[in-house]
Amino acid sequence: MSPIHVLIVDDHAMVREGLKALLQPLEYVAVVGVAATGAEGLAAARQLRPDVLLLDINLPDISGLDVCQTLSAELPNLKIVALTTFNEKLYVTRMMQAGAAGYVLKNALPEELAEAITKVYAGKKYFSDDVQHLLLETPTAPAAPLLTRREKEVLAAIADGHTSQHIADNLHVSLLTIETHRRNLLTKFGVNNTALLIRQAAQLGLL
Amino acid sequence: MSPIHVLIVDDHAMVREGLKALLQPLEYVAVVGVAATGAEGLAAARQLRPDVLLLDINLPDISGLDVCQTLSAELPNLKIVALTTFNEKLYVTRMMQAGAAGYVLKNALPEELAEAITKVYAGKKYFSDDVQHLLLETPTAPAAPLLTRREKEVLAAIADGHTSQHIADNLHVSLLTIETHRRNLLTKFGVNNTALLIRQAAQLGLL
DNA sequence: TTTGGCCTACTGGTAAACCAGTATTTTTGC
DNA sequence: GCAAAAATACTGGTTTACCAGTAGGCCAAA
Repeated sequence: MSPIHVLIVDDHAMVREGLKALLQPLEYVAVVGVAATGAEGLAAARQLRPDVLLLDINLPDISGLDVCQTLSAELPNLKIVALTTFNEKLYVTRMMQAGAAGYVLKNALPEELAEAITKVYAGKKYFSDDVQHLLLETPTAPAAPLLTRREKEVLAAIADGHTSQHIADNLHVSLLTIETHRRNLLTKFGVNNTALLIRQAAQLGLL
Repeated sequence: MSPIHVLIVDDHAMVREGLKALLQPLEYVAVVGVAATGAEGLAAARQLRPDVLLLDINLPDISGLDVCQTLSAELPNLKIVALTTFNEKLYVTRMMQAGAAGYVLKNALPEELAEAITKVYAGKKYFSDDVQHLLLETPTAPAAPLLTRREKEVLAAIADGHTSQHIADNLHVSLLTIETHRRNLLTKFGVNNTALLIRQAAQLGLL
């Protein structure tokens, strides 16, 4: 029987080598290629047509999310396992929406990695134990709110410690406008002061 | 000539295997052991007496910083290279103070890793290019401020979105006391409002 | 015993954020 | 072109944070 062809996309040599080393003893898995950037990964997937793609979310050029979306559309038979250090529901849900079939943390045990590959190859979804724990344990948290361009600007300025008047001067609008944006931000984040706003924005990686 | 004996301490299988794979082609380096926790790392270092220790900062039991301090005191000939994903001056300075001879990011190229090992083995300090860039580029930022126990409590409460009066009620002190703590926090962080306070605290992992 | 750090607390403010409801204009997407 | 969303702006507030200087009590270390 032909082994599962796996392509590794990760910008860190250490991770690429580590993954190859962990997968090497598995007879039913063959690492057919590695790529260090999103662009390389796209090209390699198109050329090599692997069965399973181990895809780092955090790539230096094209985001893993974009790579995932693109390849899910182009190569429907390709199973994508997202690799990351982030055990956050936000990232899990985004990658799943982008078409990933699995989500594995980089701290995963070798057995988890092997299971992820075989499961997604068999057409199933796979979440590592830590991720399952996260999904089951906490209520479905809303994703980061959808912010308008202006709201993002104002959020960034608030996070830089500027007063509303200062922000208004910089953006050439009225203080009252900034206060409105500010209030809309609080509402969208479901909080009622700046401390919580900034904390959540920081935790969501919006800053 | 005897190769440089290297011990790897990292809780992630992927990283351990990756490091072994990257070091394996180097004739002048011999990986004499691996450990997955701080405690295992301490024991292995004491037993194996390696020349160079590749030490993950972020370990599940004893922090890499503590391991570093302990081994620097016990085994003065041991050269410790800190490994991390964090390119923050805060971590660099702390590990250096704890006795590390080198600091390498986990995204380091294999050549950087090799250079780190040979340099520290030769008694020099080693900073990977990225870290050098960080050290040269920015003025010496203060480390995370030293907070009193009370200040930490008040910081946490502020970050939870509580008003000063609410915090005062909970801690059974006067509002004026909380405002004093609050002001001391702003002063210690060198900021002048809550937005910056929370942002910095979040970025420093204090929340 | 002395000193320094921490904790608590005050006077006397001003600046800024938060709140709720409302409305018009501009921009965007279909 | 039209509807919806975004941006801008207002009234009329109240609440809260920020600012600066100051001081006493307690406790641990020197």
